[in-house]
Amino acid sequence: MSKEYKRYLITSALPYANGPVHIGHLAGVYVPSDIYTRYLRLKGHDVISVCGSDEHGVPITIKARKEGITPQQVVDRYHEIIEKSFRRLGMSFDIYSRTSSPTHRVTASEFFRKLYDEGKFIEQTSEQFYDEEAQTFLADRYIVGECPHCHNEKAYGDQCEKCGSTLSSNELINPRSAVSGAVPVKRETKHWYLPLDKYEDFLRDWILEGHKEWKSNVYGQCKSWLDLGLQPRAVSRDLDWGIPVPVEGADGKVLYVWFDAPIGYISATKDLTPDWEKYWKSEDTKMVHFIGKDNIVFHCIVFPSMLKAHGDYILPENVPANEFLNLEGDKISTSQNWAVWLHEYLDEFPGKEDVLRYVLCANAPETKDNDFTWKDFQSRNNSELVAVLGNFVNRALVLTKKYYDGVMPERGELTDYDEATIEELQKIKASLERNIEHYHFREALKDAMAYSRIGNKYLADTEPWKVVKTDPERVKTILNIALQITANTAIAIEPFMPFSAEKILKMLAVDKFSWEQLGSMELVEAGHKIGDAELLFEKIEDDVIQKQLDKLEASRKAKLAAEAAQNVTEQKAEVSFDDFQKMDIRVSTILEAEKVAKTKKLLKLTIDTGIDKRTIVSGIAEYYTPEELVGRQVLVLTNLAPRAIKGIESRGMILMAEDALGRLVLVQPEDKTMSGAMIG
RNA sequence: CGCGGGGUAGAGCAGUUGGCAGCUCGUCGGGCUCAUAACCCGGAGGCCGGAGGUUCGAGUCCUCCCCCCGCUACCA
Repeated sequence: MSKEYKRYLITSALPYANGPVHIGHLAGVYVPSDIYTRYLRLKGHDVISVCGSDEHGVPITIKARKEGITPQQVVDRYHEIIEKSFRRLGMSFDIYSRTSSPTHRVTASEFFRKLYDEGKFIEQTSEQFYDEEAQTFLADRYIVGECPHCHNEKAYGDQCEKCGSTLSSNELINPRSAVSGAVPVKRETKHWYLPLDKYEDFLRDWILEGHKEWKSNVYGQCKSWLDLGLQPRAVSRDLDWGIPVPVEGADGKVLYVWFDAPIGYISATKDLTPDWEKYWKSEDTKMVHFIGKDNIVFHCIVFPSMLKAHGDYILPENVPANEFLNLEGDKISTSQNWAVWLHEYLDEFPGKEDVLRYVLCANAPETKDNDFTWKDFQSRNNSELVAVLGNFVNRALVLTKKYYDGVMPERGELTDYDEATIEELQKIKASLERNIEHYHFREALKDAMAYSRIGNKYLADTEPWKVVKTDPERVKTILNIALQITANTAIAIEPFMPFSAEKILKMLAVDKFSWEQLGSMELVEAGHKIGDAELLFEKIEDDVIQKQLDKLEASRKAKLAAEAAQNVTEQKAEVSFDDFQKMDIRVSTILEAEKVAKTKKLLKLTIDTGIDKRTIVSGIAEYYTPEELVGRQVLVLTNLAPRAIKGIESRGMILMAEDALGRLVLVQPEDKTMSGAMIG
């Protein structure tokens, strides 16, 4: 803050090139990044903004294998889609590069090699699962098997999603490769590790002491990691897709994607300018990383440690990470196709780039996860952009056309009210600047909107359409001021809504202003002929919103149906009639139900089995509330061995139907019958 | 007591170092008619998640508790 910087280097998280970009990415990273960058440029600073596709890593190779194409073809496809959609949204990166570029290969290799030569890595050999069929080592996530705790057959090597326990792939019963289905074998492999623990003191000092001004979510997260103690982190992987480890005898090994990706910022800068070192190696450069919260550890802990280990580079001055954006109440999910994809939005809402930018900024998850809803999108468009901003600009222009044939009138003597309005208008600037510089973009956007709010009020209060009949001279002053406010609006909204800002300038028939001119009442000269007025924004009707909601619902349903079809469980092994007869299943009535404290899924139920009243703990809280269960009849396996769950003894099991997606439904008698009725 | 973030009007959010609880949208009433039925003014609507504590004074500081979201997933 106190430090004077000569130039700015803005980085935006590299999108992973295995899918298109959606609104969550935009709200979390790219919209804020572009606002900040455009603002600095308008102020005349030396600023560059770099980004690019992150194109390495296991998921891309898996996607390629699934589709029967090469990883390169996968990343080529998404790199193009992402870059094009960014451009269309008005993202003003100075360069949008990619980590499969030759420059990046060299940069990342050299980076690794320098650390290697200087002994900054630890070498370690360990045993890992290997898929002989697919000829690849398997990360825990890509091993499936039976959970040792709940015997779910589809547990992953790192976690069982059914019972929630954290696993290691060694614990799985009958492990199989998720890639080929083959039974994996153990193999020895050597990797290089960055000993993050050695950088703890440096990080502690740099972040916890030196950057107390970082956003609380970022600072808190860093503090948490540092307090827990850091571990050496692998920087290589056994994979044939990526940047080869530049060390003799390291065949078949590549740099871990998280080691090479942030170096992508450096190589992108290299591709942009031969002067790149100025931006990366001078203490008077201010570097800012825009990322989402999932990236905090890499940008605040790992990458800075890498930069520190290397020694030549500067560290980020701030890492303003945002939280996540949800969609219509649910998490955005690529796999569930629960997302609004940027490239689709651009096709379906042509000319409404700024509307999306506005809504995502106004509702950005700056302090906590937020929700994007189409209804909110519509409401913000109609009652803020159309009614306030668009309407004011239109009023000012139309009135000028009407009274002066589009020629800017001369400003006469100012009334006290004029002066007060101008003063109020000029006061916004400081707040707007402070908010942007502190990464409070939501508030900054409100400030930017304040210009047209003041404009609307000014017109309502001065009533030029009335005054024109009694005092035409006065109206000249009023409209002169109204148009000056319009021009100011164009400057203020430029970082947020560049297309609309440009439209206003075109309507006023003036050239682009600089940020320093914000607040000036001399932006448009008297006698200047303004251009034709057109609407800045248009109303969005209900049917358009409904169409989007329908689309979301439909795509989700299609996805679920496809998944369900895939997840049909095979028939279990045959059992004898005697075995079946051993099970005591009877109709029972639920008498009481309450949530088990501190659990998400568990309900404690008191039931009447017809022979006794007993307690059963059942994992159905996500699907049924205690209230709706009381009084219902269900089927209960009563002679199941008792088991203590969360300290409560559960005697028996409520029978549930579980669909392919793991959702539970109660099984109950079609008609009310007596408690204790036997099933058989 | 695992860790981090959050809980403020119907919705979404601001509240800097403790000093009369604010903004946008919605809603109700009024005004205006230049403007995309848009704009302007006014009203209603809050136990600031809960309970204690420090203080002349607490949304803000301290303690405990509750709830939501992350920390695990081809997602920022």
